[in-house]
Amino acid sequence: MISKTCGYAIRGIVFLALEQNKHRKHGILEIAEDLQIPQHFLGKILQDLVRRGIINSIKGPHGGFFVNAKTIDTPLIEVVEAIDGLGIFKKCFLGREECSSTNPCPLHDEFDGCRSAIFKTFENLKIADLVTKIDNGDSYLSLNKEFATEI
Amino acid sequence: MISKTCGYAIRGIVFLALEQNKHRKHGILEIAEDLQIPQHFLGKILQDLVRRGIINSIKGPHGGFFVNAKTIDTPLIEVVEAIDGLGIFKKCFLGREECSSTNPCPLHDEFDGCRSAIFKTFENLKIADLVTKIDNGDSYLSLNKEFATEI
DNA sequence: ATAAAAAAAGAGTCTTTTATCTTTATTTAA
DNA sequence: TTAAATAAAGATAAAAGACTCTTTTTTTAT
Ligand code: FES
Ligand code: FES
Repeated sequence: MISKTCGYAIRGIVFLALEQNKHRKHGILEIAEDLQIPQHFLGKILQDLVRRGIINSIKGPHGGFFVNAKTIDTPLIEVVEAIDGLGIFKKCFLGREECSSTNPCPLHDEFDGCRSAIFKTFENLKIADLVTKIDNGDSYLSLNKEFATEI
Repeated sequence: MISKTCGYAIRGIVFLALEQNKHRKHGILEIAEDLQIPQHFLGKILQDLVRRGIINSIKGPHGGFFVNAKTIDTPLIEVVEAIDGLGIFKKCFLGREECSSTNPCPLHDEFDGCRSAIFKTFENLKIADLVTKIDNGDSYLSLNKEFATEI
């Protein structure tokens, strides 16, 4: 659905916005190791997000990435738009050149509702919502090795 | 969601299984032109489907691709499995290495139901169902230029 | 037998996505 | 004012997906 890159972006932002993280800066190495994302790749993604104003950064010693005033209120769709573009919601499921409700493919009606639901979810969910889930211990940004080993 | 290749596969099979098509053979060139899919690329895809027994083919003059006894009863999930594999339904939305319901990412609960619904739809829908939609004039395998021009 | 038609197979290209490595620019602190 | 830390940028590469071109094999019809 959304690209791996876009998932990295969302996880990176949420990491910065977590309650215990949001008042300090984080170097790219720290974020990448914590989230288990290739460092320089994540670097470029976060740089994009800085340009878009979704997060901030400063260079130099004690520099790093950090949240700004709008970060936690950013709807996920804005991140998706920044990274993947909204075109991902407009592709025909069967690979036709266009998706059209007046000239639909045989899967259009089956899945169009689902696609709209996903789109709306991305519109409604904000970074803050994901942060809450994690602060509550309901979900996790990286795979928890403890869970994997406690067989 | 599913790959472009997989969409091509489904459209190719459905084309062969349409009421007016199902009693004769069709050359790859004819199919590719009709569906507007790159010829040799579609050729390879259909060859895969022949190996899987989903459709049949014979070489030589008057040869081509054609439906067999099981074609119309093939559930779409079987085509998806053949082309993309079922792994596409098991990837974490946020690009973590694994998707886990005991150690979920913050989008897991939001979208897992939707993903299951899509999976079940692919399990339940058969080629015959798509053929019916097209025979009824409810949907189309290729973009209809008439629709595009009749502004 | 031979030629032609068609799928099958092989090999290669182009593009996009994902990832790595290296260099540069900026900032801080000593 | 120099060294170190760090983001930013640039260049390259690896992998996957999508597509093309060429050759081979099989079959049919003459
Ligand atoms: S999804 Fe195929 S036409 Fe809309
Ligand atoms: S979708 Fe992310 S853990 Fe399941």
